[in-house]
Amino acid sequence: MVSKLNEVQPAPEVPEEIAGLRMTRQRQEIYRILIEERNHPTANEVFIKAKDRLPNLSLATVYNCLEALVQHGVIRQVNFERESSRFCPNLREHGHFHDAETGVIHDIDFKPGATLADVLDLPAGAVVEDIEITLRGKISNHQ
Amino acid sequence: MVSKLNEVQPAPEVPEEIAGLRMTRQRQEIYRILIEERNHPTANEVFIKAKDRLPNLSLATVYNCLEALVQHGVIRQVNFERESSRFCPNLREHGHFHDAETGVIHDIDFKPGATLADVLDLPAGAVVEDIEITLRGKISNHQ
DNA sequence: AACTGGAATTGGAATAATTCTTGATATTGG
DNA sequence: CCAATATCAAGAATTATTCCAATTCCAGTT
Repeated sequence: MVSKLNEVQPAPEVPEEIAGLRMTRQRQEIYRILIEERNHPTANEVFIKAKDRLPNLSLATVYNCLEALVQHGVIRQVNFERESSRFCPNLREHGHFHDAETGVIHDIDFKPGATLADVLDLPAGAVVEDIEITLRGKISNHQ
Repeated sequence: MVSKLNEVQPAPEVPEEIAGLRMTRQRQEIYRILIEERNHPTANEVFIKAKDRLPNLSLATVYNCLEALVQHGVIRQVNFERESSRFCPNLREHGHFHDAETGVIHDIDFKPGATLADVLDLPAGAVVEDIEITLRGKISNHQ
């Protein structure tokens, strides 16, 4: 049985549909890049990587796909200062530590059982729908 | 004694110099707007307010002044998602709660003695230089 | 009070990330 | 298969912000 020319197989671990979102070739490829690399790429970085497999992909499509994935809760959008948005497939509630020296962004988990409400003085009746925690600094290797 | 036409007095509580930064008329006015209103305005909102007293102020100057104030640690720059930056004269370490229904941004203090390190699992050797905590949600008035 | 060097301000042009628009393509349900 | 709908591509448009060049202002000196 002969495959049609453009029928490159999508990575097997990406299903046909996620969270009610139809996973087109473009969305699959973009999602695959995020889960394989896990280095919080920008839309443009995703675009460059994805072009290897989808040569006539458009940057606008990358933006569309990333937005669709964010809307459906499949990935998260992360912002550092006013830089380009970055995208992250880690759905656990977590923060980010931006190492200013290396540029590396580390996911920071909560200590088991701990929540932000433990340390913050939230106003009465506050219902928190979304949290963004970003730390900037460096990793010192002094003991 | 007659004042010259453009000699509107700056608010008296703003000193000549803050943190080594020369406080020009423009910087004074911009800083005054921030401490009087405390509603986290954008550069453009500051611009509109400041025009009342400085009719030939330029938006570029507002950006310059805000940047100078931020660099000298007199105010803080706060970002919500990809919206325009907002500016905040509250120098205590604090987070922000963005009420999605009213648009109001509340400063959120830490509980006395609490720090982020109490709840986050920071990597070994991490030296945190800056923290940004932004919450989005609503204030429910149910008991 | 004029002079001077450096800093600040202005206004407009430039930039960069993102969104929008339009027409083409693909996919799904009937 | 056909119609309706969703998605995609390419480029134009938008928006916040930065850059730039030309003036203006200011502090210190004479």
